[in-house]
Amino acid sequence: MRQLRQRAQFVRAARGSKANGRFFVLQAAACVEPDAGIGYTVTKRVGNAPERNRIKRRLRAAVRQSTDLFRPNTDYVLIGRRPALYAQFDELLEALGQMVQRLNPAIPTR
RNA sequence: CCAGUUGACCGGGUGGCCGCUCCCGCUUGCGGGGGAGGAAAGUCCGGGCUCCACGAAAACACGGUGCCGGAUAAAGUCCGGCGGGGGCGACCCCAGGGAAAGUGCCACAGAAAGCAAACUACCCGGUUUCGGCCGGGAAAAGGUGAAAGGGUGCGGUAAGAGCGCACCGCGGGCCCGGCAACGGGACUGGCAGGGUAAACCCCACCGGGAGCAAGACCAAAUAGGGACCGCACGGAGGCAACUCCACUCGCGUUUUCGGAGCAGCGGUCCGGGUUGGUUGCACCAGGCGUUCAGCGAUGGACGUCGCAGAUGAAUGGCCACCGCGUCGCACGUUUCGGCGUGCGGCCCUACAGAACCCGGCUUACAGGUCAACUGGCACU
Repeated sequence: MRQLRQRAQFVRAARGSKANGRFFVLQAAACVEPDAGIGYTVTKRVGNAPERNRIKRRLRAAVRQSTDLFRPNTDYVLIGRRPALYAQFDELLEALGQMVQRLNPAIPTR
């Protein structure tokens, strides 16, 4: 999957559709690229640097196992929250699947 | 064996599945290799490097450092020593220049806090209504305080006092040892000179500023700027810059006077800036080993190794087993402190994530290992 790297992409996704969960917040918006893009945000409020890194890595691993769920032509942003640090990996996967499927129909197309 | 001191170190391992980033190779999507820390942290010092400023030097101001000697690129770091303080000891701690250049401050308590004075009590004389009062002497005793004008003892005296003497302390010059800080010795003075410089200050030494978001390079879209060319464009003068006249607009009741404008369109090129990309960017005060010099910090010689380079930021995610720790239960053992075995639970790990690079300092850290030394107890 394509990784989001530029600030403008994150801002555009933040203005799109949104879904809240216990482990993370999911944002998504349509984009010009043909494939699906994914970005991760973990703010400083969540924890110190090693904890934030660990949350991002677990989210990345969960996304890699659920590639089929993501629609093409769309940018997704995952905002990690602290429970994602301690949760069972299965729970994380399940929550991700539910939220993506719930959010997909709500994303406006270009 | 118990208690302790100092120094050094580790800070999970193996396997499987799925991934990230950099480098190299070629058959261009595969193969091989590298990939977090002792503090990567705080950003407190010192450098390298980059840009800016600057003729040089000195002085002043400001900031920093502060026993002596050495190490180092340098430092507020390190090593060795000196002095003071603490501990039975190994050892630890010290913001450790100057209070006789000057100024300031010393709360509360206390009679008195800096210049010598005297509250209670003491001694002598006088007086008395026998409670005291007056004059003089003295600074030993009590009490206050962080600190009360050297300390202890003897002599001395009306009572006392460095008033005299001995020892200790202090000051002074002299001699000896040491590169020095400083130490030792005899002599002498005769107690004077309270503390505070993390109060101002004085003395000595050091110091341009900002930082890799430094700095260098490349470049799309949009808006605007400049130059040139073409078309177009009132007149006159001038090589040209431009000047004058006419025209239009504004202010004004009007005139005079004053002010502004005199173009536009198209093309090419240039420079600036936002965003993005490339570079800086990883082989250097380098690590390890041996050896030599040195008490040591460290330095020399020789050999050997190649050691992260991300940029919404890689270096991992999940599972299994092992190991470690801890808690509970059962059994055995015991010098009643524990120890061993088995089963189960928890954590499967503390502090913490490179961001230009080094040398330090400081702070955080579950658990564990090793070495040297000290004080006990027991045994030989």
